[in-house]
Amino acid sequence: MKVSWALYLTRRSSSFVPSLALFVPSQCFSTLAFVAQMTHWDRDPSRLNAILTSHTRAGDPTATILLFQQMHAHGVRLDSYSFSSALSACSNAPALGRLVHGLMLKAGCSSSPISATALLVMYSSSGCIRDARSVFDEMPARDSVAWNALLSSLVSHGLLADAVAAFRLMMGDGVSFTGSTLCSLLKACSALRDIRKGKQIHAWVIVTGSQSLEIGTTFVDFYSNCAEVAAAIEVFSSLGKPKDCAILNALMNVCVQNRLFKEVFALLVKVRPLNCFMLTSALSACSKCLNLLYGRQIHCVIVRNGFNFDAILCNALVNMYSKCGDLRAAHSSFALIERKSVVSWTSIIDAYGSHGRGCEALRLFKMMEEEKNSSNVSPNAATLLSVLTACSHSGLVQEAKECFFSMKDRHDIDPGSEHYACFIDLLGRAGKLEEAWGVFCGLEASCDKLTSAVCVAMLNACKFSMDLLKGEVVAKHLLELDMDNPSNYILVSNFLGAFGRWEAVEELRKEISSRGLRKELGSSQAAS
DNA sequence: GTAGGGTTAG
Repeated sequence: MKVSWALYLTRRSSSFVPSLALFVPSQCFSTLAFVAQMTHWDRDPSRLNAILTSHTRAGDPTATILLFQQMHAHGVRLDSYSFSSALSACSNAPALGRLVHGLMLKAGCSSSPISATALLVMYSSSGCIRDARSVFDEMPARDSVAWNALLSSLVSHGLLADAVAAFRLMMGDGVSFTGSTLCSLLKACSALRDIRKGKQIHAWVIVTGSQSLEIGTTFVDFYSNCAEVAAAIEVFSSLGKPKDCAILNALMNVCVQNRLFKEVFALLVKVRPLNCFMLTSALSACSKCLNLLYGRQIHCVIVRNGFNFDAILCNALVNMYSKCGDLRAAHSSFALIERKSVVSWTSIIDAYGSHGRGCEALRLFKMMEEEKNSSNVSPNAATLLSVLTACSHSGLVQEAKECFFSMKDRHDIDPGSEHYACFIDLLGRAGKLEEAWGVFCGLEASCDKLTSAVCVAMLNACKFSMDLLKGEVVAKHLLELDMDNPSNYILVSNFLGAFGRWEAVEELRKEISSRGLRKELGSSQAAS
């Protein structure tokens, strides 16, 4: 717990006010002056807290912080409600949040469940899940709201098993659960693809009659993620009217994820008013079914409605144009994004890479690195995979090597199995079998990274360079790793066939049929 | 003070 650090910060600054002012954007100084002019301070904390809360509800963190700062400067007694509002305004500013935390400790408000829960949420939404967990562990008493806040934090950080374990502890503590608990739990089941557990929760909701639009929406999402389209639609229909936009968006996602494109576009025509969420999903559908015509029309709708400032929607636009083959439109959509996120950069790097424009992709990656300090956006594992893929498509071996071997030092990212697979594939295609083999052998010790994708890449490299001995080693690994996948047998059998090892091929074929493995039919679902 | 819907990843 970094409590001591938070305290240190507040002690160091002789007054809390100047250190807070550092976080106020310069354009807000007029507001600051305005607040300073308020001479008639109503010293009743409850009335001021009400104003704080209204700023928070209006989604104006700057106003919340400014008022909080003024309250502190004027000696208004800060209570757990003041802190909870201030903390919720710090959700993306952990440094500021720690200052407020320090002040909270000094004011003796840290043990109140209200402010402690707000603290937990602040740390969690700033990405500091360990601190959030510590806050929870140190709470003297935990009500259902605190447990729910912990559960949703764990789920949003992908700590799914921890969330399920926390739910068990919650039950053990005799705390009764609420709709929020079920939503978080179901999200965990959805991400874990645990259909059984999800269905148990569903049965429980039906039996106790605790169905609501919120829980129903989570169920639609859950069944959609588990590819249970019929169940998702049944939940949707069972909810009756009125439906709100969130559940319509969830239904839209059911159609997109399960490639029901006609239904996607039918919904798009029917539902009014349209919102950013729905248009983002619709663009994702256009990317999947390569429908540039519809994509362009949706772009027009976006501009007409003034939605072109929504960051995620713009990323979807870049992706749609790229997937549908219009690289120029992808680039101009990217250029118009005001605050480019790691997803925006990854999308455009991937766009150039998949169009065979590796050098431009690298140039953009360089630009991203150069802007890192000013934009505060760093590449992630997906970005680096896009860079490697771009090199692979354009045969940029040297550049790929530089990128791959500097991942850890320059970006603090450990290459995952997908990076290894891509890199080995690239080396293999360039005929650099020994180098690929070196990378592959380095992986043999770490079983979590030696995936079938890595073996497939290595086997292809062996085939490309006609190296039977190495290939046999890899084939053995591959068939051990993923015994039930018929395509692996076919791959190995094609590899052996390339060397005329027909008796071994025949043996494999016999094994495929004796084990009842059948290759799934390929499908190409075109746009409707 | 907690809860439902969106983008990228050969």
